[in-house]
Amino acid sequence: MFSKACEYGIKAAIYIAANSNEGKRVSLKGIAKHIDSPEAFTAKILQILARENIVTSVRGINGGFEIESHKLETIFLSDIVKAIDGDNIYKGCGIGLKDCNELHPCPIHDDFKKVRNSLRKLLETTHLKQLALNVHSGTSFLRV
Amino acid sequence: MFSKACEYGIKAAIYIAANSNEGKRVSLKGIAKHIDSPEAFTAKILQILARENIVTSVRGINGGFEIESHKLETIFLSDIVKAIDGDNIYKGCGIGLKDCNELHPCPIHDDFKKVRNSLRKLLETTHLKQLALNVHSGTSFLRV
DNA sequence: TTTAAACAGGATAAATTTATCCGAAATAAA
DNA sequence: TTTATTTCGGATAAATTTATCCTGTTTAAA
Ligand code: FES
Ligand code: FES
Repeated sequence: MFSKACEYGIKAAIYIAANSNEGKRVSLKGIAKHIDSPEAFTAKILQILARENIVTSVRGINGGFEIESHKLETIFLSDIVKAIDGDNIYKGCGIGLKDCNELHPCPIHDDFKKVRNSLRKLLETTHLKQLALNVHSGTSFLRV
Repeated sequence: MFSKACEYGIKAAIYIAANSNEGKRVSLKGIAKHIDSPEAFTAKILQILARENIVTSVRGINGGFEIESHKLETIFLSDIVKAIDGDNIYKGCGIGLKDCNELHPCPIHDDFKKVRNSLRKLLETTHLKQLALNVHSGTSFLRV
């Protein structure tokens, strides 16, 4: 469904959000450990999220990553997915036609569009705060 | 969503089905042309589908690929996807936890599961005949 | 000012996916 | 039997994704 990079990106963002919600900044090392991802590769992904103004990075001692608390409810999963994988997954044709076109539909268009739209809705309406709270309370998990 | 190989596989199967439904056998060359896919790569994918008894291949002059007509309504998209991409897409965790587990859910589990199940239902209830008929009647398309 | 911690980013490597090439085997028709 | 057609399958190559390494820059604390 999502690329590995995107999976790591989503998990990292949720982990950072869960900590930022408590005023804690987290390091790359801590992130990689808690989401069980390769450190250097995760760094690349966090660079993307930083460039897209989804996370804020701070260099130097006591540096790390954080998300400004007022953003926690305005960053949606779709923002992260779009930054890393693009929006083809919830906008493109299921079997690879150049574009998904009502007037020139592929054979699975009608049914696929419904699924794709429900994915789109999920991504576009789920923000980081809800996910972070569940992780913090121990209701959901980021690894294993 | 699906791999390129899987997209080609789905399109090829639908094209073969549309022709088999009329008693016509089609060649690799014809398939690749009509679904707009690389010929040699498509051959590999058709070999997989042949090994999985989804399509029947016939070598030699006037050879090609066909699907036994009694199978047209019992081969589902899920069979094709499973043969090529495996079933992780409609069974696995959305952000890559080892397995999707109710008792140890990831943060997007509850919402994602719904989407994933609707994809699963789509794949498991859509058989080749319905798709083939729409292509044949010009209601849907396999290329461009 | 020095030092250590931490991210940035370029270069490179490994793994996987996508794609091509070619000789072998099968088959029907000439 | 010969020939032309067509799939099979192994080898290889190209492209993309995933992952690692290493040097540089920033920053706070000692
Ligand atoms: S045209 Fe294929 S999903 Fe819309
Ligand atoms: S645990 Fe992630 S989708 Fe179920």
